[in-house]
Amino acid sequence: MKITILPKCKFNADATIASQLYAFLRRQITESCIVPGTPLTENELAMHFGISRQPVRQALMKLSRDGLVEIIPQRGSFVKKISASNLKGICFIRSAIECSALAEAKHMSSKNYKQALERLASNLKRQQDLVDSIDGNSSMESADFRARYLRLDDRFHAILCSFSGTDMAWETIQSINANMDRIRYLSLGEFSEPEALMQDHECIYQYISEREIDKALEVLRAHLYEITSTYKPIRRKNIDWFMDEDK
Amino acid sequence: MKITILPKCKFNADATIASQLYAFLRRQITESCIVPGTPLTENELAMHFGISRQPVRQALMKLSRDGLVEIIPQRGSFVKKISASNLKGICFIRSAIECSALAEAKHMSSKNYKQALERLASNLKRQQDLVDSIDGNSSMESADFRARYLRLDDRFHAILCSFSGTDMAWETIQSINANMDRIRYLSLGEFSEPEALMQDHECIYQYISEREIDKALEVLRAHLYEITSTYKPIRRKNIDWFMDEDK
DNA sequence: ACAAGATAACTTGTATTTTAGTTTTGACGC
DNA sequence: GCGTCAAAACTAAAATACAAGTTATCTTGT
Repeated sequence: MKITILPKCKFNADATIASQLYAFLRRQITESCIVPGTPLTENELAMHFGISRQPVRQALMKLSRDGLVEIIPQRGSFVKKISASNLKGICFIRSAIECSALAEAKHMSSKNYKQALERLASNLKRQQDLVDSIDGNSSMESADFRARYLRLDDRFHAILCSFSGTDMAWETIQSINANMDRIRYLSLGEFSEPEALMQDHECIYQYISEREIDKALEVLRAHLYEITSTYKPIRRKNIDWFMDEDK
Repeated sequence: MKITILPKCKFNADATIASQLYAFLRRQITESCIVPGTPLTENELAMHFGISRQPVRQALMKLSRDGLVEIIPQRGSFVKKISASNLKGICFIRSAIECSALAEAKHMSSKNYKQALERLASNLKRQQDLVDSIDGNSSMESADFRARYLRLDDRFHAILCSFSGTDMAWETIQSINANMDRIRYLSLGEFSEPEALMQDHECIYQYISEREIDKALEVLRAHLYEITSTYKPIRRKNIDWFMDEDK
């Protein structure tokens, strides 16, 4: 029995066991509660949660599709280590999709444009409120703050994607972004300040509101690649969570 | 028993049953051998192939992730109908990723550049040879020709994606492209001529070889959206394979 | 004839058992 | 002491069995 970290938890009743376990494990992995390299044995998980191995298998399959778990046939399933080349790939795809989406703003009707601007503004306010709220009583490194801020950050970028006019933009990013989420979570509050991120967001919003899309695109692209600068210190701190191949 | 189309087939021995069934079904669906709306009952498939429901479930789950199958809990699994908005989304993502990839060619070392050019040229020659080979004895509408040509077409675009320097570009496209493959298959030889596609390919290659990346990008983007022009006639011909929402 | 409710015939979801493949370990021969 | 081979102890894959939800049909009461 290697996993004792996992708290016994009551699942939400109105979903399949498999999807609940998937959501739970995904969160545990992205928040590094379960560290890379950890074996996720079907039997162990099934016994731990008092469920059968069937839904466990299903959950592991989904996680493997997300790139968070590696299933080796007849051997076992393991939490994947983070790979630099994978992160580079994710950055590339994200900026390709997200920048293309934002570029579509050029051809948007002014009514929809205005609506989107309002949603961005409202989101930015919530980000500001959240950051302002951490004064003494709650820490910026707290798991709760990190999760909340990242949710708002996601929402901001989702709105940008909505400029594309298709839901697939954000959906596709979500489906490849799992490993980036791990880095985002690790870096927030420690190697990257939410204030800096928010400044980027504000700047992007400003340019969009001035219909200076090309300038907004420039800032957005840089913003999306900024996370790579935090890669090295994080890796240094937790060398065994990363794959050997560097570069 | 509704599915009688499926031929009894010997699976390749060196893979799990689930993955073999997945590959088989995916092909059958993308080639429209199994038409949209067909119910894929777990029991039926299991009995038909003489296997248990377990690997069938696994295969269906993968197909649902590809967007080819819809699993409705406690009701059944069905081959998804084709949706116009989904196709639009795929086009958007594809051109976002593929054009960004090609754009990276601008910053490529001349050695790698030359290698990529050679691979493109070799691929184009194979495309030409294949098209030339259909004179009388084999038809352009034959399933074999379609599959072969589309494989070469895929390869061409995969090479373009390799300009990005990350495997994720082509991988991501593959993971969202399943529904587009159905349209490509239906349109080839009937509503779109391989000669026209090849002409685009040649043109893109030409521009790349002249280092006129921006011009190549323009042609590539148009090429990727060309498929949408074949959507309407295909839909007219098989109206019940498509979703009602016609946006 | 019609509407409402029970029921039977489906479906997938979950649990349990069996099978088959990998790896490790320990014993045996060299 | 060392290399090899075999068996045991693991793993996931697949088969089987059961539970639970959904839908359509049929009955029954009005």
